[in-house]
Amino acid sequence: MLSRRCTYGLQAALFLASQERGAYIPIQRISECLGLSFHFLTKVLQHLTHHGLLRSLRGPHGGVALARPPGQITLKEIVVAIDGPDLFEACVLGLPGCGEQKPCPLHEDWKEVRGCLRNAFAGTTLAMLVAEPERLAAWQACWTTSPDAASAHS
Amino acid sequence: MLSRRCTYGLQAALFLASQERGAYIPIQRISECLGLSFHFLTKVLQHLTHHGLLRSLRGPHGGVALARPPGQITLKEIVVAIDGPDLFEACVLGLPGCGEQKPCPLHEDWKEVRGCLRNAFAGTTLAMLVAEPERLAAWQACWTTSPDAASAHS
DNA sequence: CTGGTTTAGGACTCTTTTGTCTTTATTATA
DNA sequence: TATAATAAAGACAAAAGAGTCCTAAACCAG
Ligand code: SF4
Ligand code: SF4
Repeated sequence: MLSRRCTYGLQAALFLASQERGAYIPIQRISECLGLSFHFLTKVLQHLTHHGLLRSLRGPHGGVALARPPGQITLKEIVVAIDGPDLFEACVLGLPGCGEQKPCPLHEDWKEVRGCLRNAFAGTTLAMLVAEPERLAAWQACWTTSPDAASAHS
Repeated sequence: MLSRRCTYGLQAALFLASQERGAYIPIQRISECLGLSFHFLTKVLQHLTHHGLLRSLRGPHGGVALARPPGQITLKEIVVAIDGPDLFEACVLGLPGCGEQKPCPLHEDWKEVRGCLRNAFAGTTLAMLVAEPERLAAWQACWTTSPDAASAHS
């Protein structure tokens, strides 16, 4: 459904949304907390930076941060930036030369499902996922429990 | 969203559903009508045969046919046979060790979307897509118009 | 039994995705 | 200015997906 890169991007974005607003977080730390490959995550986040969804800063105290308030970033934006708009436009049968004019028998039904999908992603912002204390706690529980992340950073 | 193999399988199944009930259709003919690679389609349909969704017969007048009446075959069965159940069970974030007990902030919302998706595929049979004359016509228009398929078979 | 037709099965190539590693450019701080 | 920290960029390897092709096995008709 979603590519791996995309899920990593979403995880990282959600992580940033749950941190202090506007703070630059090193990718190293994100990758450790979420248990992802540092180098691979770097690639994904570079991509998001190019698309203007993240800001980045090199050097000491550098890292990445959300480019906009988390209330203004939808999940759909992130998915589209990484995987492209296919998920929200593609179709089940993938027939050549079909469409509204020449719809296959599934067209109408599928359009509905696709709309459902699109609404879910477009109608959810990062802020919505960390606003309620219980949701935030649930999210943090997903990564704060990773054992090796607790090792001190000298 | 769906793998290529999966869309090919769905197209072929729909094609068979629109043919005479129980008749064996050569894969060669299916591939020509739908404009798909014969060898690749063969692989996909072999897979469906192994999963008991198709019957097959070698030799002259052989081919493949639906193993059950099209009214008893859902799109979900075909998708699961080819792509596996991931689409209907997988999740957006793909966190390790999460689930009902330790849900991420998206879990509930996502479950809803996934249910929508599952209902659409599980609630649609092949017969439903070719029962209404207009739908059948729409479907046939998708492939009967391929120009080279009209060339006589000597 | 013989020969042509059709699926079955596997080897193989090409492309995309995933992941690793190394080097370079930029920044803050001492 | 020197040093350490950090993202940026690109080369490279490994794995999965897509697609091609060839041979074998089954089947029917004569
Ligand atoms: S008609 Fe619509 S649903 Fe059918 S194959 Fe084309 S785009 Fe997909
Ligand atoms: S809690 Fe649910 S939605 Fe969240 S990552 Fe796990 S399975 Fe996916």
